[in-house]
Amino acid sequence: MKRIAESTVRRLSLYLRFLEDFEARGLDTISSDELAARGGTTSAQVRKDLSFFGSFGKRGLGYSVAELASRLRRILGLERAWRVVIVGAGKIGAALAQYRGFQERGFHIVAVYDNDAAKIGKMVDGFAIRSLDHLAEDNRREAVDIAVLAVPAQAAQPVADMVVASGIHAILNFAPARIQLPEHVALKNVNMAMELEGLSFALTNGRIVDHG
Amino acid sequence: MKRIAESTVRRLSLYLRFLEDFEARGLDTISSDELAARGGTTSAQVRKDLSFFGSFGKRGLGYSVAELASRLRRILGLERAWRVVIVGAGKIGAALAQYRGFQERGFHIVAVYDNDAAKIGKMVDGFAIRSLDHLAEDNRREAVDIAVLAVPAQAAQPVADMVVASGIHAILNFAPARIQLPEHVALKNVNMAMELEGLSFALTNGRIVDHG
DNA sequence: GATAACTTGTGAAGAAATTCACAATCTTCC
DNA sequence: GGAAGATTGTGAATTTCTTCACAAGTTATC
Repeated sequence: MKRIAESTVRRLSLYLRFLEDFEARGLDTISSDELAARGGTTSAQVRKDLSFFGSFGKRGLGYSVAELASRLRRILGLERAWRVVIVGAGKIGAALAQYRGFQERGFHIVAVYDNDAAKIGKMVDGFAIRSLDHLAEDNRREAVDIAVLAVPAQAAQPVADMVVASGIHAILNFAPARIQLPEHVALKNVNMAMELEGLSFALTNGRIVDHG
Repeated sequence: MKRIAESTVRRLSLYLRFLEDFEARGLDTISSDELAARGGTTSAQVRKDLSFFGSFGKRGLGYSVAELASRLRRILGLERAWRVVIVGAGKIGAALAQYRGFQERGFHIVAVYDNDAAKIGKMVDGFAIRSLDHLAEDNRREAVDIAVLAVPAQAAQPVADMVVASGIHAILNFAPARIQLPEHVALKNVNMAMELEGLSFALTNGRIVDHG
């Protein structure tokens, strides 16, 4: 199977959103053209993205909304629930713990960790904050899939190492730092300051950029 | 002047972070190789990225940390402060309003807006929540540069339209929806659910993806 | 001051992603 | 059931992005 570009995966995720929207409105079929218009891309791009995984449409007719949505869910691995822990119970960590959107999309927060002794045991949205030292042990019981890192920049690498050592294979990193990880661990970075700097660049240089 | 790729701008932003780190540690010069190692890229990529804007290094020696940092700040438009409003005073909006990281990097939050009458006047981290209806009027006084959208998906487009109508030229969108904007308005999307789905894909398909 | 050791800046080559363009196929209508 | 109209799936062409490779310039050493 061919290597799939990250940009393709992002778009698949986006298409799925639109399909769910169409589904909710009771539409049965949709063409690559309509999907492209929504996603700000071209119909050829939509068809190419899908073609990496099979052929899901009917020539002359388009795609079945329900079927394509279901296929995309399978491709993206969204047919199962994912178990997520939040590491770092500061402002961002607490906000993420409270955010309902993850749950809705099948990412279930199962615990919140911190390494500040003063915070351990305190409650954040129904979760008693646990000590990071217990992560590996807890993970043996709780089979965590993804760790969300919401720690200061300097702590990012050591905490990421603990996460990996405890057997978790995917990290969503909110810390403004680059993390080095073993090959087999999946990593995504979210960096709001960097996004703002992209806007600063666009405003300063009169160029429009867009992404994600 | 050539069109600059978004990926280039992202990397410049990243290089600047590393340079500030080096600066804090008192280092004077740095090579493209060292910068590349930090950023997970190649030295040729670093030099090419910089070459779009001029030549800042000394052959045989590398780059002056202080000078390159200063040049990058100018390129990214970070020599001035930017005035930011947060639109949407829900969980995410409130967390963003409280987050100190923006302020530190020159993005000053000047107000928080919502269109829920029950919330207007309430305080969020020192900001009295204002009615969205006043955005255009307020902006005439307050010269806002960037609006951060933290509203539900369905509200994203109409609220974005209000933001644009009030004369703001840049939007950082946290809503899980695609927004259509006039050419001259800069847009960046941040979508945490989409990032998680990227990890879900990687975990399901055994592929590692990374970004941003 | 000549030689060795580095490191930049950049055109050219290579790789990757996007778009084009059209044959293949399906539906509808008369 | 044949013709018209629509839309997919996909190689080929194009565009964009990354990497290569090396001349040019700088410093250090003897």
